Amino acid sequence: MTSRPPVPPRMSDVAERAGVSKMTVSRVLSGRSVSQATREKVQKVIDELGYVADAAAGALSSGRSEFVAVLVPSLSSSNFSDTVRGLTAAFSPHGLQLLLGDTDYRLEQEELLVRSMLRHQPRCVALTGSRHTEATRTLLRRAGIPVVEMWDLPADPIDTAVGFSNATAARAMVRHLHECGYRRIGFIAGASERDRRGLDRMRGYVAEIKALGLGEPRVIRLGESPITMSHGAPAIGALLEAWPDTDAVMCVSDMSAFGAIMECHRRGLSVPRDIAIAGFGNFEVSWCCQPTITTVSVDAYGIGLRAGETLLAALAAREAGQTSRTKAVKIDFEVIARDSA
Amino acid sequence: MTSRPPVPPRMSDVAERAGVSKMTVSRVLSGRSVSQATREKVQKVIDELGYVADAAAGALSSGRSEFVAVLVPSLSSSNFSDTVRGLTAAFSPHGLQLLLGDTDYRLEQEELLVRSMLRHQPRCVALTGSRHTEATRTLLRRAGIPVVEMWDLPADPIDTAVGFSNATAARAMVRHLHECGYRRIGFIAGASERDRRGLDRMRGYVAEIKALGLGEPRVIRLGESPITMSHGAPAIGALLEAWPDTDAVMCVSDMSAFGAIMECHRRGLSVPRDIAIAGFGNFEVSWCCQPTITTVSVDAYGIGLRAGETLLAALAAREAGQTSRTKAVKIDFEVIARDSA
DNA sequence: TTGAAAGCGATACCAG
DNA sequence: CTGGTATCGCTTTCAA
Repeated sequence: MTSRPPVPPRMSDVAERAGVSKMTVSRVLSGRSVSQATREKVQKVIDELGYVADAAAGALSSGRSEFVAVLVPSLSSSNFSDTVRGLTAAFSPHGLQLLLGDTDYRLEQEELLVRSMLRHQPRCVALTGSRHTEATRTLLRRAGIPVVEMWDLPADPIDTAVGFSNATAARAMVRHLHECGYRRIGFIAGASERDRRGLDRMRGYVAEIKALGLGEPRVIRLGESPITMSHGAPAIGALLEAWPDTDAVMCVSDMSAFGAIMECHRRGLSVPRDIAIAGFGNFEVSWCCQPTITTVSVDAYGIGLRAGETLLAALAAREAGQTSRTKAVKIDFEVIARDSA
Repeated sequence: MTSRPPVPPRMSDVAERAGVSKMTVSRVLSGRSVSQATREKVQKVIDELGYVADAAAGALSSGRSEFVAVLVPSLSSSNFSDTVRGLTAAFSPHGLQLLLGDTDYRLEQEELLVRSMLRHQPRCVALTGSRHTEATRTLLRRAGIPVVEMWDLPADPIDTAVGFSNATAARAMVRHLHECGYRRIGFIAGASERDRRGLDRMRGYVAEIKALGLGEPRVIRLGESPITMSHGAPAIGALLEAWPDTDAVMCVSDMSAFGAIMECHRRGLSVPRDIAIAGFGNFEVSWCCQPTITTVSVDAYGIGLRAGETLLAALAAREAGQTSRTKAVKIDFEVIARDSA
């Protein structure tokens, strides 16, 4: 009985056994012009030996990896994991692999991850949001590869961007609630400064409340990002304590909206009869919940897909010696009126 | 005004500019013994140049990458993303980076990803479940690196495993419902054969129903994996149509349990008064929902953490020339009685 | 269509 | 503590 080979086979082993040169093996692997007979012969040996080419050697030699660096604030938020799916859909047909990183909503963590990912010479980078440390920006600029910022429209993009204005989207929701007749509208947000998109929504709310002359903003800030379902209950409790006559509440996310609605049920408040509640994101819970939740729909998957396409276009342009023209892709959002408001 | 350097600096550039050899730069980077003065001098140049070491070259030269390959059925399921967080917690202190892959519950996709990840010479591999294609098993065995299978306890593990018996956990829930006095208990599962853990839960349900003499199993199979919230509503509809006198329903996941409960609300059925509903997984929704959902709690984060520790131990043992002894780590689960059942 | 030789950019190893 | 040299496994380039 032979023991497992301590050393995996190399391309030279395959070449030798197939009676060809390394180059021929390399060509077979990369699907380039090789005679049918040789190709089959080599492929047979590859299969027999279970040969797996070393990507590090290939990357070093060719000067290009097959990696795309992707950074999201949280892998467990369904909107970001949808974005990741979109990126995967864009890149995997091109044989590019995602190098995924979870920044936990922290810019320093993002910087750390960018630094560590850049070591692998990714072909391009997708990151979330428009705020980054100065070091991150410098690192990315020096890397000289295409970069896309997702989920926002930065005033000063590093390279390109695919997103929408979170403030504008929030204003649209406030207007919707206003049109529905609500006048004493509150807002539930996270307490941390880390989630800029959440803060932008809050700013949009405040701006629109003022624009509509609806009095002082009623904002409750509570809890860390990512905002989850358990955020909603204490938040609406605090809101109703501070402003008992509130007739509608807008939440920074469908997650908190759901938590708030469940808390209302517990208190015997009927939604929307006693109080209207709206969310943001069009998460699955928003249309599965009873009552269904009025929300702002954003195509998270589409953001990833478009971001991927933008990067691929930049890569292709670069290959052709041109400069890509796309600088920003604006993603649509839509207020979806449902039962809860 | 100088244009951006078309070629990023190399270690030799740093060495030259700092007046030392490449080896000294390498030592500074890896934190090995270098005189304080030299270290500072070199670090200064590194910062000035924005030098980022090439990981591919390092991996090729040292024969070891800093990658850990991780495969989960779905990145957007909160249980698996918690497991990924656990793995990250275990590995990042050791400077190891996760190479994440989403198999979409498909074994062929898993095989494809394993093949592609193995090209990067990962130090070890964590995959989900006990079922894999024969090619996957062969690839992994030939790779000769530590492997852990998560979320199940395979009869024939590739190497090591960290998980629990999904069938046993489901039986515990059936017993719990039985102890609560329910006798006409149904089960809601996915229709696809792809999610083995879901199927194991279903099998556990059937076995326990028989063991308790509760008559014929009442199983509704509907929808693809991953099972999401929208699964629950049609499933409970079908169940109540087939067996209108059902007094309790056990769901393959908290997601479907939630969807089922919302559907009951819609139909004016009170949970648990008219019908009891239990879930699986102790997802956030299970304790935020009104009523709170009776479920089986599994420490998803802990599975990832333990899996990471198991792999690290195997790596350390290997380093020391020994064989790691750990073969399987059994993770506890617990039936959590809440309002819904 | 195929092969030989020359690196890619880092680290291991051995000297000094 | 520091430096030189060989080398990792593959692809590029050029020649046959």
